[in-house]
Amino acid sequence: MAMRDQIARRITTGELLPGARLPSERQMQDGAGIARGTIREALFQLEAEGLIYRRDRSGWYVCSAPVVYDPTRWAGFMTYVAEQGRRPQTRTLSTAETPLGEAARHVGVHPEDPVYLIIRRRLIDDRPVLVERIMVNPALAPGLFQHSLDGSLTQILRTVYGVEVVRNQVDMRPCALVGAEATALEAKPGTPGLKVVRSSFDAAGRVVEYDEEYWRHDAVRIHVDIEVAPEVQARVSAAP
Amino acid sequence: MAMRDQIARRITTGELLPGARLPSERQMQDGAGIARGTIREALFQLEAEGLIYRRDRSGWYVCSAPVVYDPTRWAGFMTYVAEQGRRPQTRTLSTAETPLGEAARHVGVHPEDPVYLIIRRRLIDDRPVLVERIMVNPALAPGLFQHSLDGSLTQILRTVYGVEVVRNQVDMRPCALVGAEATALEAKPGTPGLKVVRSSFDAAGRVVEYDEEYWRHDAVRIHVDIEVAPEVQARVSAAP
DNA sequence: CCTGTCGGCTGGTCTAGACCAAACATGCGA
DNA sequence: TCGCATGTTTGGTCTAGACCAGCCGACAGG
Repeated sequence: MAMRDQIARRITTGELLPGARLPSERQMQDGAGIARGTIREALFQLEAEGLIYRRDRSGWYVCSAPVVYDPTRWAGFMTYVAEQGRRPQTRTLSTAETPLGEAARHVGVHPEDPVYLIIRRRLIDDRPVLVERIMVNPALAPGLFQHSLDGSLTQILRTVYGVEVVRNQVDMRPCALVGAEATALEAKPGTPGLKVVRSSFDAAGRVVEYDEEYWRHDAVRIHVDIEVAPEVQARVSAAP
Repeated sequence: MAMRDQIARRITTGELLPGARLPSERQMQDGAGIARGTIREALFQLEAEGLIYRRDRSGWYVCSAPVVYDPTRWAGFMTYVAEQGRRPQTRTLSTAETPLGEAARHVGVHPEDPVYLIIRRRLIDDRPVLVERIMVNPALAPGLFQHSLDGSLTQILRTVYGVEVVRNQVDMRPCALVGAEATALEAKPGTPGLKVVRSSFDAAGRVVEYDEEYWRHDAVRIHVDIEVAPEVQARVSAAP
């Protein structure tokens, strides 16, 4: 589609810089002599590619470069975002101690017993990029809510409660942002997103933290760097 | 959007099974008394969520469950897909020994010197799910094309050339499938995809394989399972 | 039985409107 | 100076068409 290519070119050549606002849909319509529906199709396309995003009833804007997330590194959001020269922020939206039914089993709690539930929103350079729903087993961190949750939760668990995470399980998949997640991210329901589910285990194999993150898909890139462990190396080489 | 929800429900409840074809857009239009543009918007939405896909000028179909890809495991495509009870296939689309300019530096080759370039398409249960463009340094694997590339390339490099991969660097980001990639995946240009770039290093730090993969975004899910190494554990605990 | 042609149906693309609701700037009044 | 009402602009949603190009099945001819 020609319209898409034209806008994409203006972005990649640097004519439109990150954060810049595109002309309004109606301006493009008149300027290019193209129906508005066609213009919007091109914009959706570029949104799906992560080149632009929209602010509801405000306009379309050029995306900044995504942050790089490495699930194999033991660095929290506040750390790795700052390392990349961006400004991370965390806002706790709600905390609750409440039964969660079957979902509680994720943190080893009986369905009828209460679980700590934390909902946080995280921003990069003042733009909301993810909301997360964290479940913690109250037995592992009694009185957790007395501490400020606007930083690294894992760090609180370690320094205050002596809970050491030794294993992470991370799952990622594309999704659509809907309902509360979309609202918290100032995104239109249906905007593409990335769902990241992380389970953190301590040395005893207990789930310390169960974390569901909903990311704006254009805000993050996944990068992992793996070196083979000596014993794995041996195993792989031995295989046919 | 109500239309989206209605179709999504029919899929999640199992009324529409994976592989099933949805009614044609015009049938839905007449059946629901909704304009075709509106119907299509709902379909695009579901496509972005990975619930349905389209076959050009044939119809819309329900997606099968995605395969799980773990970049930290030392298993190739043929292996992990089969492990998940699916049927993997590889077709080599083209091989060439040609200079690639600056891109050749990825495999440590001078821009004007030739590089082995392999383009492959891989399928799961007969559906094309990814195309890849592999660059190999000819000095590391002379005569590589004499071997069948319709299996594991890494295995050929190891068993035939004694080249051992000890480190992988993997990068993932959402993208749009365009041009040759879209064609090879039987996708309309602009369909959302996932770009995976992998660099494989040997013990000497040389890039053995540089691989750019374009995935259908609905065909794959990323999963990693990390245990902290003892020395990292110590380092993390010591941090403030 | 095989093959090639042709027409119907499908999605792909595009036009030209309409109305709505939220964001935002402006300016007025306290 | 501050706060609020208001009007404009913006994207969000939707309608009702049009024409194109590729897929595919039916059917006729060899």
